[in-house]
Amino acid sequence: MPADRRGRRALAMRHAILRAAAGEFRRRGFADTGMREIAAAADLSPGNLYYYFASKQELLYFCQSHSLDRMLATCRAVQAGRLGAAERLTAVIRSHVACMLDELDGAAAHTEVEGLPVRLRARIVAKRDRYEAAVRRIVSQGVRGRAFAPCDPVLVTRALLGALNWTARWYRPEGERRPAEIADAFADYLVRGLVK
Amino acid sequence: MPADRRGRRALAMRHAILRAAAGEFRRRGFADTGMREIAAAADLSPGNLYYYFASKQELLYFCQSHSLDRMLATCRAVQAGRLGAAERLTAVIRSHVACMLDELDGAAAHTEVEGLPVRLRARIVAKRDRYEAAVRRIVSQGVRGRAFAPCDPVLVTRALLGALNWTARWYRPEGERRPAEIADAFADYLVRGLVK
DNA sequence: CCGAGCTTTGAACCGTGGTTCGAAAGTCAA
DNA sequence: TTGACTTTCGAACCACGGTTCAAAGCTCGG
Repeated sequence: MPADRRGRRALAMRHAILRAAAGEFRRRGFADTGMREIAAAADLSPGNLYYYFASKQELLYFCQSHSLDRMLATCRAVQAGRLGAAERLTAVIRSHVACMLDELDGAAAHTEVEGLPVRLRARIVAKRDRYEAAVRRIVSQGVRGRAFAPCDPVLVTRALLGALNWTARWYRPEGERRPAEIADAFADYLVRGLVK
Repeated sequence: MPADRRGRRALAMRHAILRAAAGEFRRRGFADTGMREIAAAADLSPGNLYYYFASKQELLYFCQSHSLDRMLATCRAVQAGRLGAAERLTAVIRSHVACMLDELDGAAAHTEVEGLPVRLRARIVAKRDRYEAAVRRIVSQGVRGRAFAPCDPVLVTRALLGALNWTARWYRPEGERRPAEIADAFADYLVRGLVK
């Protein structure tokens, strides 16, 4: 079935392009990354990108959508188990850091919503809100269950997510700290601030 | 002395422009903000901006430099007093949030270094590093003095600053939370994560 | 080996947006 | 009022970068 092989090759190509784009977006930011650079990073000619993606914005959309899906899946998995609030939060933090920094599918650009057309932006914002709500839910449950100290879950959640999202700004693969170390240190610090 | 009045008027104009630019940068991001929008926000014609500032990059530079100066001044003041580590950190956090969110001189764009020419960028990065080092120093001293639990001061400081810097992304003046509330909640959470 | 799609290419197009510029308007001392 | 100097204006310039396109190269069934 060569049609299958075709389809699989095309899909792999799309993945490779998304990886390259995500890397560039994280490194230089969405606005400062050119299609020509993305093409170069993916070993393609500039124009050829458009055979696989309709626009730069679509590229950003898929990057963000993909990583948000991964992180939402973690939230669901964590809620399904019988963990305490602290363990749940720790797991979510680790997963978030991995999504942000792992080179493998580091579609970490779920950050720059401004550069998206209204239609796509609405979808991403909705998904991001769902994620934020899921994390906030863990915090709230922890507070209600007396595992966490009283606090404003809205603001604590935003502080927590801000710390995590900001990693994309300073993390460099060639730097000292491995992603796992970062995840551990962040989980320690950011969970400790909540437990009674 | 009308020459004085001239100079003062020009200086005031520069300040007003910087405020307007900072506001737009924070709202829409550096790359997505046009000189025409900044001009409109400052009640000026597009071309007239260039009578006061040589380029958009210079505008960004002064925004960042100014807010970093303010935050560095807070660090110095705090180190001069006889406060404990927790109180020092609380003060720095409050000051940082104020710099990020206060409309008055909210030159909050000390965030997008990428859009700067090498010369100016080097200066901002150096200043930003000085600030990060000052905050890290408070954390380290706290750990050494047994006021804070053992931790990696580098990563804790980055988490903390990330949470603070990220506020510019979601804060809206017309929103529910006042800057002071945000500062209090953040200080509680982010300091509590360190104290033994 | 051939033809019908896929895929790739890179040069060219074109809108956006930072910047320039020449001239007009305003300000102030004399 | 005048004239020198400062400030303002907005249309035009120009480079950059997202996008298009027509032609060429490939792949694979027949």
